[in-house]
Amino acid sequence: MGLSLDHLEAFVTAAETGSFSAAARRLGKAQSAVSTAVANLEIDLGVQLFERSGKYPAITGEGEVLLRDARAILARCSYFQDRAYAFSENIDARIRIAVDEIVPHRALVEVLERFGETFPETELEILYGTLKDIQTLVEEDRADMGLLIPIDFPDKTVSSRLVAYMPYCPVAAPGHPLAELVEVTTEDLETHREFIIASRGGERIPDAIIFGSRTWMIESNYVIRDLVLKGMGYAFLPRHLVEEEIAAGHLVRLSVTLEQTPHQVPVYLVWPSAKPLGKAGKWVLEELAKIECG
Amino acid sequence: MGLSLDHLEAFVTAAETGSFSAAARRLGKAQSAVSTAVANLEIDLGVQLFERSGKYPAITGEGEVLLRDARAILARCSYFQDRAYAFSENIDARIRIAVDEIVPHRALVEVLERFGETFPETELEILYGTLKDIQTLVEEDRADMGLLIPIDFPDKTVSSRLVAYMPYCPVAAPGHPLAELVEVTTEDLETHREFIIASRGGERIPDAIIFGSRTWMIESNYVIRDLVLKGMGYAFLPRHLVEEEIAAGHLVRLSVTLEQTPHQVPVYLVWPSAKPLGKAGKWVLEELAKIECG
DNA sequence: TTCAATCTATCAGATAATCAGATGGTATCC
DNA sequence: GGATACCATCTGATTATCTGATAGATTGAA
Repeated sequence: MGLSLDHLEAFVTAAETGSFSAAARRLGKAQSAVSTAVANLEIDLGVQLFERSGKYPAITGEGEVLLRDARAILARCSYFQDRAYAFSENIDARIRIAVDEIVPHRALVEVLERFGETFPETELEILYGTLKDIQTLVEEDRADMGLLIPIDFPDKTVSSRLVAYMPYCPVAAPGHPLAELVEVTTEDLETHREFIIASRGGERIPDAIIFGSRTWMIESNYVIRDLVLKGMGYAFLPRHLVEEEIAAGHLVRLSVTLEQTPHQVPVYLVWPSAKPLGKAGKWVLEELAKIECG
Repeated sequence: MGLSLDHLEAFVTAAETGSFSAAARRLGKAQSAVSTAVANLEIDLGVQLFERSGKYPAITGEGEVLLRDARAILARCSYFQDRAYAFSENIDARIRIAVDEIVPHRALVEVLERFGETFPETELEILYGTLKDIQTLVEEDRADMGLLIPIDFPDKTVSSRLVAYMPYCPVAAPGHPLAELVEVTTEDLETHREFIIASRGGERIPDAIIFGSRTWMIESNYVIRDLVLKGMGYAFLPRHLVEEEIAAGHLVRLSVTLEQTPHQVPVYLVWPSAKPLGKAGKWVLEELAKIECG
């Protein structure tokens, strides 16, 4: 490399204090050390950084430009060391969270916001999807934790905790025949197309709310919402995904009377039991567990 | 500082090659040097960068994150050295060019574009203004060269060279009385307000084209253009500043028949005679001298 | 002008970091 | 099981850096 960070530090400090002696005092070194360090840097670079005619060294034009670069290098080094220190304090280098679409953004974003402030050194990866896909990410160690609707827990390698019940809501477009009815019965539902959320392998929500005929399986709640908006059928969707649309009059909430099905789907926080988490991971786990669990 | 660039280089190279021995070969050092460098870096940081269970060291999660930072640091160092090398080759650290508004952007931008490619290490400062202000910048060594309309050259400390004659053009807004005339005489001009370009000290263009009564002195050609667009008077403006407006019908070119005044203003390239310029400065000087000088 | 204070460059000796080379232990592949 | 290539560690040599001392230069005050 041939370049030394100590040389750069001497250079920057000398430029900032305006004298080699003062720089030496600030750095806790001898004056000769700073003097020779700067001189050697100049030799290495082949550039005169200071004009030494007067009592105090005066930075040259080239020196001024290089000073900015040198500062940038030292700043990055400082950042590098901060991050390393965080890691040495058992703060995770990276947290990967798998999140089902069903989880409201607002609650998640609020946690992530505080996370960024609390653990600025930790990288964050948010994986987004539906149902089984999300669970698989955790099972295959492609995510450190997940907020999801559990399909099945084949083994005890993952721990889990109930976080919330997401309220579901039957909706249709204003022009849809079901939207015209004051009271919708299960018989009415059976005569129309229902969109069901399902993941790639065909897995559905346990006790899925299925009444309709000619059901379509769609992998994304958002796609389902768009299809419903187009009047192509009805669906049970997470309430937070349709609230605005209902308020705006683009969707109509169906007044369905259901005895057996509770219009709710449980969301669990899951994580591998064995995997040791650092401080950041534990923090996220705790905060996510608090989400809207009432 | 406590951090060493050689350590970082060993770390990055080891991560890239996948082995300490290979890294040593690439760096031209002994294997033990790389091995201890990485080990010492790990001790300094308090973070394990590689997992050493197998034959080849495997980078850890923390190592991967820190690797990106380390690469960024080395890249900046490399950039720093490139720039220093450029300076050592007598390429200027910074070029400051003072440009009169009268100079067409297109011609200037074309030169600056090639400048950026040819001298990526050199900083560029473009100072923009009118008339005497621009000349003063060169005289007071706040600019290395200028493209300007010379007002006076009090001494021989600056060299100069005629670059181009900028064609001027009398214009008024479509609704203005002068715009209605098929042929405009100097007598017609005298009865209306004229906007004159002038700098802070009151200096005008030599042999300024002044006919109008109630002349307003404005420091910016752009402000003058806006005033003319509002129909508040007429002005002689650099052709390139009004071409588009004329084509769009927002301004009308006045058909003035002038005997004595040539509708043209000379633009000079000026620079301090004494000041030694580096390669970048000489290059810019040569290229600017070529601008539209026919 | 002279003097004291403070700056810089440079030298010598001591100290610390780094290096190459050798050695032994271990993983991988044939 | 043997050959190969890898890594960690040790040792002595080399190199870089530091401190402290010294001499010359600049500045500002007496």
